[in-house]
Amino acid sequence: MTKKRYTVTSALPYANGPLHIGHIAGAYLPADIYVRYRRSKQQDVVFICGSDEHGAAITLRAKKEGMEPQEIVDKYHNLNKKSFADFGIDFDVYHRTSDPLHHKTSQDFFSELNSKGAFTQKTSEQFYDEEHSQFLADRYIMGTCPKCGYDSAYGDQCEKCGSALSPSELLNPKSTLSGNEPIKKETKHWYLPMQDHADWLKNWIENGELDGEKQHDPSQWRSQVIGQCKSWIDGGLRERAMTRDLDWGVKVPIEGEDGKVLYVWLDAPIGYISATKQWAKDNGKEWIDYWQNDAELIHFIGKDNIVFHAIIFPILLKVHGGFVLPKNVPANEFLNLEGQKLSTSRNWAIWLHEYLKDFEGQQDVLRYALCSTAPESKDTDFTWSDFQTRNNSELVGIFGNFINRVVVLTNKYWEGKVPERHELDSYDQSVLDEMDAFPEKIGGLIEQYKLREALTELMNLVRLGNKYLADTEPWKLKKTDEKRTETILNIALQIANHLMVLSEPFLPFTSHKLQEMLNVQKSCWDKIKSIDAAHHVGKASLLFSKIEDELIEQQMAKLGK
RNA sequence: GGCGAGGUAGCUCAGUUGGUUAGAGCGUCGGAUUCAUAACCCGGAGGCCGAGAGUUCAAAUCUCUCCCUCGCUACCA
Repeated sequence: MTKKRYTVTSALPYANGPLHIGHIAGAYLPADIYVRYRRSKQQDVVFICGSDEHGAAITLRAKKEGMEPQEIVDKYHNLNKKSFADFGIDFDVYHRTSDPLHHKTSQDFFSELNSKGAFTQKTSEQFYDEEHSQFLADRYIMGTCPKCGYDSAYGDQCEKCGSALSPSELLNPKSTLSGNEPIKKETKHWYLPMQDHADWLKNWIENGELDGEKQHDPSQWRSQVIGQCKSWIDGGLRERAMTRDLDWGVKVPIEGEDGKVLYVWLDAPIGYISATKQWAKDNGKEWIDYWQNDAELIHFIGKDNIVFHAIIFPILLKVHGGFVLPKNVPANEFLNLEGQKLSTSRNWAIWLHEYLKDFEGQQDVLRYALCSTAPESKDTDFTWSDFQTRNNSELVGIFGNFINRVVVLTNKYWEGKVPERHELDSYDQSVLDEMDAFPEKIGGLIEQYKLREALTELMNLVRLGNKYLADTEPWKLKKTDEKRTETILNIALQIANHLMVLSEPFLPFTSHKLQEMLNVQKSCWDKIKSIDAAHHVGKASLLFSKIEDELIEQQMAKLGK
């Protein structure tokens, strides 16, 4: 039996813009919490991410800004990589798809599939922009919607009436590159006949079985994931082109096929694999150990990415052979902002790099607010007012306050020396029992991807601490019963120490501060060491500070500008 | 249009397989307290569970119709 390994991925962000809180709440923060928890249990986990740097959108943007595609992706790769690091999203590797290692990995993957006869080749007519000598995706053709008359409908969809369109239906079709009317031109592509895989996919999705073996428990998969996959499978899978006519991407590794690149789904997800290779190389590991046998592959994504991670990528992995399929794809729904959808073009967003500047040192406040209202089962709403309230009444009022009162009392009564624990009464014992149950309770919820509820339980441990102090009133007993006071504070300090360990996945910066304040070592999640009597804790300092109305008003004023 | 996921307290959200008075946090109101960042602790009020119909002894939960939000709709990534 090999040691259990966990391979956790977050969707590769597209490197044509900065990150906002919607991205964070959906795919990065939940994964980071999950991974930090596994690490805290000293399990073998690798956390994979990187920039997705290919595709037409990047070439278009480059053209518009008079830059090279590589300059665009360099800019956002570096910005996003730094934002993640500063925010405490602690990837083991943040790779990029423009790296040669990735190109080779993707090409080898394609060649292997091709040699196994996984693709069919087909020639078809596609729209083409003569001035730019480029084939056009439906998305890059605009025209008048035949249904509602809206004059800026896309070739695949009208934004106004929501109808699904095909570019040939558009009236007055125009290329978004040149503005000219596109012509039709023949081109050859490699197609993946997904319908050939419908049977095993259905059994895998619905029953968690593959090749007669139980792979996962479908009841642990979210309803939106299973629902959407079934919808696709039951509606009849079709073939899908796996190559594109473009010069910015991973070249199709076949001689004489210039100007063709691999489609994003033979490119970006394989980025998870190439990133693992890079990490393994840098850390003296075997990358394949994290992709086969009983390795657990877990993809954290947003709901827009479900079929790609739960249908297309699994097909590719299975046909290639030698890989595990995902154990779970905990897709999140979307986060709204002040009741409206996030929008880059309207600047209706909170940009991570701006938050980090405006709220320096307060990463954990946003982590807390986003996890508290994470869109785990439905779209949720982030408001600045909620953010402020969660900080001021929950983090400052409940969490920070508990730690402060414990550390202040210890310093005031015993100059920071941890008092001894004497005889326990039944209430002490029940509080300790409750405390001891939290690692398993919170951990179990994290393993079920119920991070919001897990965070609620963390706060319940803080509440237990506050209530214990309120009920026992050590500040009154100090004059009459020194021993009793010592026992109470000893127990309160154990709770604080538990909080140091259990808060780490959610609030890593706070956990670190708390560790320094208590002057203790990190403990393993399920073997938390108690703080010994006579140990010295440091002076009290505030874990969180109040956020005033003015700051919130400033942030509100930035929206939509 | 088709399909998927949602619509539950003022706000943000939980509610397994139908089963006593529908839950939590925040907010609000009242009380208690002072070790603590006027914080903590205790208690109360507050809900026709999107609308309507049906099945059932019993529906937030199952069925049907309708309304609203979001996603997917196969060449956006």
